[in-house]
Amino acid sequence: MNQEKEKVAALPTIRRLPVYLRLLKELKSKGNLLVSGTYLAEKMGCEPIQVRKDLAATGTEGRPRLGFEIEKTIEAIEDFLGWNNTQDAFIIGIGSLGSALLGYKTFEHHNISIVAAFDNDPEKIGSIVHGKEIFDISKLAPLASRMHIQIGILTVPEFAAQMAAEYLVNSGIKGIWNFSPANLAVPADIVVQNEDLSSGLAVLCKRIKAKAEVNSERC
Amino acid sequence: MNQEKEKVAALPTIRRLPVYLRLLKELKSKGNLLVSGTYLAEKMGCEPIQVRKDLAATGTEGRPRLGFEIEKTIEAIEDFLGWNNTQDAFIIGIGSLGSALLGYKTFEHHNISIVAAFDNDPEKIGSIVHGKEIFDISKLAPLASRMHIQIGILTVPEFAAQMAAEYLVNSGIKGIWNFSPANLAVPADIVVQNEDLSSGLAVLCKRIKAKAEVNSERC
DNA sequence: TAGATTGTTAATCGATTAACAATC
DNA sequence: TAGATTGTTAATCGATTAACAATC
Repeated sequence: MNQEKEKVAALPTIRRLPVYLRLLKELKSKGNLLVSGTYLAEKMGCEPIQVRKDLAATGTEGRPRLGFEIEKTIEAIEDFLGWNNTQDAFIIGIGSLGSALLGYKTFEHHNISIVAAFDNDPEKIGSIVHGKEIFDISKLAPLASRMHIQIGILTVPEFAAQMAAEYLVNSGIKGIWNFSPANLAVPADIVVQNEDLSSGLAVLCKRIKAKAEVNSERC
Repeated sequence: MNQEKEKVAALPTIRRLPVYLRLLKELKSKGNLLVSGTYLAEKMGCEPIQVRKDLAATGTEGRPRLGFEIEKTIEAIEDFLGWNNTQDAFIIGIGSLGSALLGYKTFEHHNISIVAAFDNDPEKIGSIVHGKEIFDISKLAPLASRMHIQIGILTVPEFAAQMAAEYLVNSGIKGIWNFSPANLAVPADIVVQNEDLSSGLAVLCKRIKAKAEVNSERC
C-alpha cells in the first residue's frame, strides 16, 4: 500500500484514471513491464505532462528514462479509487438502461460487481436478466444486511427516484450512482453521484454547431 | 434568434444547460411564465451567480426583480445547443447499451430523434427494438444520403469501433457520440464526443473512499 | 557518456465566486 | 419607495501547461 503518498487529486484527473487503467491492463496482458508517460500520452491524445501529473496523484513513481512499472501503477490506481477489492453493488430499476448496466462488461474490469438487481414490477420480479435474478424491492434491506454493499445504482424513472434512494439509504449503502434526473435528498454521510447522459449530448451538439458556424463564415 | 448575443461558454456551463432546460420545461408545463435565478439555483443545488452566468452564456436576458422569462430562456438554450430543430441521429450497435439508448425517452425531450438503428448481426437485422427496425450496416450509407443525419451514436464493442466510425464518416455524419473505449481516428471536420461511464463510477468510488478515510481518522 | 524521461516548481489558463451598481 | 434580482467587473480558486534540474 502506498496510500500515504497519495496526493489530493483534481476531479478531471480522477475521471481520466479509468482510461489509464484500461491501457495499462492491455499492455500488461501483452507482457509489457514498463511504459513511458510519453507513450500513454500519445494513446490518450494528451500531453505527457498531464500523464505524469495524473499518475503522480495516485502515489505511483516512475523512473527517469525507463518510465512507469505497469504492475505497480495498476495497483496504485486501483488503491487510489478503491478498486483493489471487488466492490459489490445493487441496482434498482431494471428498465432498458438498468438491464444494459447489468450486462455491462466494463464493470468487471474495474472490479465492480453487481450482485443483485431489484424492481417493483411483478412481471419482472423473478425473471433473469444477463444471468441475474430480479428481486422485489422489499428484499433489498434484508439482502443488504447480509452482504456488505457499498454502492447502489439507481436506474428508476424520475418519479420513483426519491423513494428508491430511501430504500438504498436504509439498506446501509454508502454511495448512490444516480442515473435519474431527480435531485435526491439523502443524509449527509451518503455520496450521490449524478450521471447525466444529456450533458455529453449537449457538448457534442454545441461542438457540431460551432464548427458549422465557422465554416459558414468562411464561405 | 438571439444568436448574436451568445457568448463563448465554459464547457461545464454547456454540460449544465440540459438540466436548466428540464427544469424550465417542467415549470412551463405548470403554467409558470417567469423564474428567478435564485429559484433555479436552489433546485440545482448551486449558487444563484452560477445560474446567472450560465444563462447569460446563451444570450438570454433576465429582468431585475422579475427574473427570466421561461419561454424565451428555453428558446435561448435550445438555439444555443442547436436543439431548436429536431436533430436526426443514427445508432450503430444494438447490444444492451444500444437498445437502452434506442428507448431513452430523454432524447425526445431534447429534440433528438434516433431515426434508424444498425447492426451486423444477422439475428438482429430485421427485428424491432423499442419500435424501431434494425438495419444491416450496409444500408447505412444509402439511408444517410436520403435523410440529413448529423449525429451517429456508436455503441459497438471496442474491436468494431473504428470500422463503425468509418461507416458513419462515409455516410456524411458531422459528429460521433462514442460509447466505446476506442480512441477513434476520424477526419478533422468530424466531431467525436467520447462518453465514458466508468469515469463517473471512479468519482463515486473515490468520494466514498475519501469519506471513509475521514471517518476512520476521527475515531 | 548522451539522451530520454521523470518530478518539482512556477506560469498560464479557465471557471467559479464575490462585490456591487443598475433596475424593475 | 424599498427590496429583490439582475448584469458587470474584479478577485479567487482550481487545473493545465511550461520550464528545467535530477536521474537512470
